[in-house]
Amino acid sequence: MDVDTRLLRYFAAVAQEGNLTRAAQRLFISQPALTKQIRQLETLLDVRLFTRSRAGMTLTGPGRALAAGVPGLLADWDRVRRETRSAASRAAHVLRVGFLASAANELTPRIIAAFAARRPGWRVDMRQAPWSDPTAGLAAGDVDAALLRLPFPGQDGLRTEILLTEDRWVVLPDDHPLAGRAEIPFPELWDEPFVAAPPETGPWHDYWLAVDAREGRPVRIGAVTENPDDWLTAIANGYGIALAPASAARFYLRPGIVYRPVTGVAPTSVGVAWPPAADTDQVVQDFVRCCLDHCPPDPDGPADAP
Amino acid sequence: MDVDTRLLRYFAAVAQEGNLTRAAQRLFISQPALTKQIRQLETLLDVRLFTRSRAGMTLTGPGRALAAGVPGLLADWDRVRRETRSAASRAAHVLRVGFLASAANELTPRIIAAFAARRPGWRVDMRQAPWSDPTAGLAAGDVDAALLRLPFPGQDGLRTEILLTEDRWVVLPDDHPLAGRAEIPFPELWDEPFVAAPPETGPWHDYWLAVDAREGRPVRIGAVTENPDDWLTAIANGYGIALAPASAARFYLRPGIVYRPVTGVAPTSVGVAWPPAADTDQVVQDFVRCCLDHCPPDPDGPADAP
DNA sequence: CACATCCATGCCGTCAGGTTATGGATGCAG
DNA sequence: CTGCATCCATAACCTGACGGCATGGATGTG
Repeated sequence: MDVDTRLLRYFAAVAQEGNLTRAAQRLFISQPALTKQIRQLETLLDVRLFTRSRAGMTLTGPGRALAAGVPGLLADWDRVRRETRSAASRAAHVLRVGFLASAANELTPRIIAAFAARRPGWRVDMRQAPWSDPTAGLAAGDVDAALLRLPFPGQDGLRTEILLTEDRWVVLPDDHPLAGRAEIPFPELWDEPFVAAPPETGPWHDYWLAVDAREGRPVRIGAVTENPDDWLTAIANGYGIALAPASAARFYLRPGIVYRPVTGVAPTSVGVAWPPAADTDQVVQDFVRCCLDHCPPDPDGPADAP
Repeated sequence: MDVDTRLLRYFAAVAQEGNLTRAAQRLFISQPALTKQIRQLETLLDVRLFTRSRAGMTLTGPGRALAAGVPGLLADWDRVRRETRSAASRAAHVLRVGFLASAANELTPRIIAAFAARRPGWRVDMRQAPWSDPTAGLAAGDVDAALLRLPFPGQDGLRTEILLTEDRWVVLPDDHPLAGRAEIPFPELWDEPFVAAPPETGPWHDYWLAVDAREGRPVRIGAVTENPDDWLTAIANGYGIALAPASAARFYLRPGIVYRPVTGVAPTSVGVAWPPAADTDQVVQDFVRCCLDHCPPDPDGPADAP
């Protein structure tokens, strides 16, 4: 009695949506294909899993029993798969390091060079994470360590060391009324539209809108973007402004935007993080040590300030 | 990243055998097919799982990590599948009852009739279990209740009620020197060859050889059979003798064999069993009550004694 | 009554999984 | 040294499952 995890994913999607058509488009397949797959699963188990009606697909009792177990099965498979990949990268002497676009800055090359010197046989595999994952793959077990912004959700379950702390600045279109100011108090920005990360990024989303420094005032969202490039474009096109780490002024330069210091918002930190299970992992600990030894970098270093 | 449980079974088989050829024949597929499947799994995970050599297939580190997780995944899937089937039979108002060939005797029809009267909308699905499973599918969760021989391995984890107790007799070829005796002390049978169940039936195997009544004397195995039919045939053909419940003399008649009472072995019991989880299940409890109400049957009932 | 929204069905192209036959590498026995 | 057995890998082929498109049937809704 064999099943494909694909079939289980399909089932879970239909069970959750209660609707074949919507589930199909969520799964990027056609509705007839999904119809056939669900019927096949029912045939395989010899169980009627859904009652069909014009209202859609409703789980039967047995269907609910299956639906209760499937997410766990899929999660377990995912876990085993990650454990296998971890063992593989370990066997290949590869250290997987996740990072966020805004956290990987000029100190990264130095860290990697130091690690290469300390662990000659090893290679560092740097993996950029999307904004939607503030742990840069660490929480999911996809990487052995991560360079990221502090604080982040789920931080309590992980080990962290702060590497550097910097102020948050504001990014403005260069024709913005405030663009000429040398420094801007945050309250003056309260009513400005902001270019934000997608809401599903959760605490990360709130953090870069500095929600806790607004004294309850609502945030105006001017645009939502998924990556740094769209983000800068949206700002340059006047959809809104945004907060950014001061170092972004060196890395995310672009015509049409300017960076200005802001007062009244807490500074932001970059840290290295690793899972507690790696506390005794000599390789990960070597990497952490390289991070600490080479931070903060020389503040007047290679950066070409604006 | 989807996988079929079939692929995981294949992997587990190769990991365990350490040999593609043998694993393939255990899985009833050809060796090239298995070669391709294993390679595909390696491609899918992008991990080298085995090191090939003339000695066979040896797990790599990552391979061991995967091999550690796969049996759990397969067991979980099996569990979820059984839970779904249970819910389905429940929804269809079907009570699944496992039984062993030697336990389901003349009282079964009466029990089923009584249950049908008590639960009009329900149907009883009687399932004969192979000798290799003394719990008749109960331990595996394949049935809701079972009629079986006591004692059985794993009995502590299940609820049981004794329905009847009967002596163990001996089955002999009719030309056997002892066939003329009215009653036979067990020690006289110690050196006789026995027709036994397969060794994988474990405690069941020992029980019907009455190993604990032999005072340490070794058992002579004359033949091994998988089902009652082969078993009687083997005895009739002189491959050996066997113990059997007294009631078998009424149900397993056949030319060329005779049943005789034996002294010096403990009697055997038939019971009804159910999982603790069904303690509050009204349907299962009704079935148990029907069993108790209709046992022991009238000893001079419909049985046509030999 | 036309329309929208469900799910089911029929037909077809593609690809993955299986089979048999065969090859290459490496110990082992005579 | 040669022939043989035992591994796993490769090649060629067949079948069936999966997915896509087009369409049908059932049932509420404006």
